[in-house]
Amino acid sequence: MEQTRKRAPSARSLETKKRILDGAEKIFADKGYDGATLRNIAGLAKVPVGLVHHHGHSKEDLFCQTVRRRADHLSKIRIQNLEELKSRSNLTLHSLLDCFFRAFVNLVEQDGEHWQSYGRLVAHVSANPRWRSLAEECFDPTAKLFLHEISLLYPNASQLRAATGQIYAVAALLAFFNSTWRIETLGGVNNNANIDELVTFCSAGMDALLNK
Amino acid sequence: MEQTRKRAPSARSLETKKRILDGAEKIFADKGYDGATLRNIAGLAKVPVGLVHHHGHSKEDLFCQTVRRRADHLSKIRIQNLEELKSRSNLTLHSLLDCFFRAFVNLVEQDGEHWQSYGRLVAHVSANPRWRSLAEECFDPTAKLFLHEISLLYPNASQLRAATGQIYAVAALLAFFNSTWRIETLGGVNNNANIDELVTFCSAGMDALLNK
DNA sequence: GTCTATAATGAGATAGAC
DNA sequence: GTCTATCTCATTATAGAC
Repeated sequence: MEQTRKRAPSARSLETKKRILDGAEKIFADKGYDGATLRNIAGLAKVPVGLVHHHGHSKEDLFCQTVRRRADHLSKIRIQNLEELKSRSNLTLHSLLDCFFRAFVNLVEQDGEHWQSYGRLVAHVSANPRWRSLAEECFDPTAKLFLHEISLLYPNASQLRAATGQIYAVAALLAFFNSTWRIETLGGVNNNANIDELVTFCSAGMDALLNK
Repeated sequence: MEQTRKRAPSARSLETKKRILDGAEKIFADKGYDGATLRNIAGLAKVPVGLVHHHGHSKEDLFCQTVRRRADHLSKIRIQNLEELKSRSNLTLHSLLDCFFRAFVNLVEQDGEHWQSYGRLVAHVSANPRWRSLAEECFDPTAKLFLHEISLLYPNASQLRAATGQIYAVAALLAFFNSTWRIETLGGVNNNANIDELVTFCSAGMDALLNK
């Protein structure tokens, strides 16, 4: 009988793969897909270049893997938090957005470096049409869930408006993580930006948009 | 006596240079700095690769030139429109943001292809710390002018908050131009997004943020 | 799984003829 | 200014030893 199943990977192999994904995440986040090289990644992960190929299969596949890994984790948390929120009290736009944003922010606070890199990575994915299908796969299911809740809160608003508002909100969230240097420059003071401000901005903006 | 001044460039030379800048703008916008190649650009501009080097001096310099060319034009229009607006009536946050956004949107409507490419180009500049000084040079003077007007409207709000709000607003503006495909996907309907919605979203958001 | 060596490609830049 | 040919370098990917 043929042995088709693969052997379970060793603990050491898993550890190596994790180092490679972590390195890839940081390099891709910093330099973008095209600016990153497998050598950069190998250097950061302290493995030979060949190993990056072995575990990543190809540069493109490796990129997708790094995005999927954290996107899956974040989606699960967001969905779970949404369920808890709904069971605890009546939703408001403010609490809904807070739930959506806070899930991410909490992860950044727990494990700053990695999740902050992921934030910049998502910005690259969103900016380049090349990753359209990856974005649809990783982000849309959860986004649609939250969009549905918004449409329940604003039954008279069009779906398109709600989707537009959500795009703006996500853009602001990405800016929150990726543009601290711009904020500092323009504001002249050191950064103390705060997630409550972001929620305030977005929920007020979306409320105005959906009541229009 | 030494002849240090250059000869005035011929009409043909200027025309060639314009074609190269237009090509570079589109390729850089589509693929980002690292994803673009001078060969792509030469192909689109229908010139030999050597000419791209000649007029662009280097890939990096060429990139900066494409950004500066339109940024200067847009800045002048924005400043002029702001002056007119102030002389005509009392500013409101809504009219101020409308002025800032509309200057860009009008250009897109007049000459869609080029200015839309520029919009995506700006997104690349904003996303990558590599272009920090370019961004400061091209965007900050005008941004600070508008920021100053905001602080006059909200004298009790902190500079940092106002700057944060402006970052969110610009992020939404860029999303407006760069994410139509995401909006369509999530909204399920064809795009009819409208600049008034953007102004509504941002002015309501910023008002809430600055009154907080 | 791990690692080395090497192949094959395509990049930015340059020199020099026209 | 224009264009061709070429140089040099870094990249991804692969083949095969351990």
